[in-house]
Amino acid sequence: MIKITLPDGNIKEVNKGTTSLEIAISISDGLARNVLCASVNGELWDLDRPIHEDSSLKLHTWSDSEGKKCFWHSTAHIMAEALEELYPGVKFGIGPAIENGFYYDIDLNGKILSSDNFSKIESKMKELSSMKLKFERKKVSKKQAYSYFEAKGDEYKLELIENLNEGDITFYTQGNFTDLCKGPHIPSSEKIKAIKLLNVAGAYWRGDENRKQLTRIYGISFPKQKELINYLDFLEQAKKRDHRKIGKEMELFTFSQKVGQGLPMWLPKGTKLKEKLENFLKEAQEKAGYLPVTTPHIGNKELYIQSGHYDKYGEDSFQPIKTPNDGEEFFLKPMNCPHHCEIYVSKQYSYKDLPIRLAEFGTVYRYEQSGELHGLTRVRGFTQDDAHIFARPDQLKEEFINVIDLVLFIFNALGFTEFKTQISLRDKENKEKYIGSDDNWEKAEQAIIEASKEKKLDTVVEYGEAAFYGPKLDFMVKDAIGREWQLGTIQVDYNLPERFELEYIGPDNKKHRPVMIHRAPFGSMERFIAVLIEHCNGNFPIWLAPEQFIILPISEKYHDYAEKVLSFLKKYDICGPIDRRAETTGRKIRDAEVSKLPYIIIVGEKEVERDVITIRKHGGEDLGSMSVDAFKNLIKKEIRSIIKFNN
RNA sequence: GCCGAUGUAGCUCAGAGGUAGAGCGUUUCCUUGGUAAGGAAGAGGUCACGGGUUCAAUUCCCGUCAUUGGCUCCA
Repeated sequence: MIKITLPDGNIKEVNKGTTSLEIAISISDGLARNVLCASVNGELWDLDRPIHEDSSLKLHTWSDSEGKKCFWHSTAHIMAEALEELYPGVKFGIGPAIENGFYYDIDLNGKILSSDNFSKIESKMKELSSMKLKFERKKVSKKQAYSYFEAKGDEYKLELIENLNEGDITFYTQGNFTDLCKGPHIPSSEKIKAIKLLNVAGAYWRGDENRKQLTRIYGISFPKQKELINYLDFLEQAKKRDHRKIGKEMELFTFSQKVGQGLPMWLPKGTKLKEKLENFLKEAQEKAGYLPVTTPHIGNKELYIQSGHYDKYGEDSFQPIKTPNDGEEFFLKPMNCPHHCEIYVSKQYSYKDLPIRLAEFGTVYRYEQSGELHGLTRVRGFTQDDAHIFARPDQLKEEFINVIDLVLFIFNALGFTEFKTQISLRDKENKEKYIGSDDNWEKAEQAIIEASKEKKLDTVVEYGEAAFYGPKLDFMVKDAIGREWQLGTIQVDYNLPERFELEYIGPDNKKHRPVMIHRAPFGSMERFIAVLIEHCNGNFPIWLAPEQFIILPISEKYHDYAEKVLSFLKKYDICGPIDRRAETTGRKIRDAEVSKLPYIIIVGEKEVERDVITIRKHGGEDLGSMSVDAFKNLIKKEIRSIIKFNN
């Protein structure tokens, strides 16, 4: 007999050689039906693998990520089998489960596969999965493995085998398909009830752009048809919220081929939104002791040689602008920090003056590869809500806390209630990769860790993810439909103070080097607005909405009254249009709802008589009639209700 | 940059080797209305751009540009 310890601490005595599935059956029928794979002493196992010694056991179902991963990975094998039947000679790269589904990289020997082929592959997969195929595990020697794939002519698998250790190699076979795989797999293919292939893309073998590009097919599968429908619905929702679509519909921004790809242009309404956001942050920053500065859009090549950016990016970036006579070279600025460093050196500072916090909504230009551009989230010209804090090393932690406070305030005000942070530290094994003294790094890393702890941030620490010039703290928010976005960042920099020879006079009357913090709570205005649009589905909070209302006169007779209402509200910086079309009220209401205006003001005979307006909120709530002044107060109150920083 | 897909009216899209269509929007007229689509008529397109095949190309082929799904990269 052996002892099996379950996650709840219960210990089961079973015969040696009992499988996880048998244990699941002994616990409950439901569990036996739903279990997909198991962790035996922390290692993922198939359910039919006999257990020979005392072990801890955790059974995985669809409700945990191990279960899902196992399920999706098994579906990838089914897809591979289907592909092999449909396209004989196809070679396989890797086919893992991912966060949402799975993919398989395949080499079709030059044959092109597009989404038009999906339904054929899906039907074949469904046919295979309904055959109740078992995934059978088999230990093989390196030599056996090698000769199997050599016979098949699959050089990708051969390459994978080369990197495996003798004794660790297993094959899995289901139906007519055998794959190199460490498993585990679900007990039977029949559990896969719903399959959807999602898209096809090119992917370099082993992520190396110098190697062959394979065809990657993405898909997802579920144990119930209903779950697939829900998932497809989620994708549909996400599509409806797409900032590119809403941006067009609400006339926020546009692109022009003639202006250039990746160069967004803000339309009047989008500009209004962007300005409101900027003003909101400016106000908060002013209270937090930032000093606004303004710098030019270009900088001399020398500046970037000194900053080190020229060396690193000069060749792969936008090429310099040359002056006609003196042969001077200027670059569009790809970041604001070198300019800000030069502002810092324009004056001498005492240790008592620090920290100096220079803030600028600086528009920068970066050459991004054409395939990487995407709406407002990935562009070639964008405005950073940038600031650089020049501080004494002993002020690092306090400054970090201040910046974290500011970021949290902003997230809170904008309704991003769920977020995570990541601390990126040095790779302790390769310290030579980084600039700055060991001591300084140690201090900076501690400062970030302690500041995050004090602010009780939900933090992941990643070693080796720091930039070469300093550690950083990144913020990831979760939007209204559960997607994660990376936004703000706070980075310590030891490199630029060094390169620009930044100094302050210490209490010892000697020169000391300050440390720099780069920080951008939004990251870029463009990207942030894109996230905000998708988060609130275009229904901006009233204080950000480009227009707060629309006035709907019941008929032409009330246009004058509508004008009167409008000009009153305008005085209080509350704005919106009048719908003067000769349409029915029902029609005007519908159009107003579709255009996401926060308030609908209706004026007709009743209103004119009593000198009031009737208010309907976006979404249908009826607020009844009130005086224009009362409405103004209502809006003002709602706008004021956003939390003020440091108030 | 690489692989795949796409590019037709302001927007969303249909279409065929014989130089184009729908819905929405817009314009004009009728209707003067009370909480999610009133009616009628009209305007609007070098079918992304450049080549090629063809009697004929917007349609087929090639190239370019842009958009898009990924890959790679990201100060």
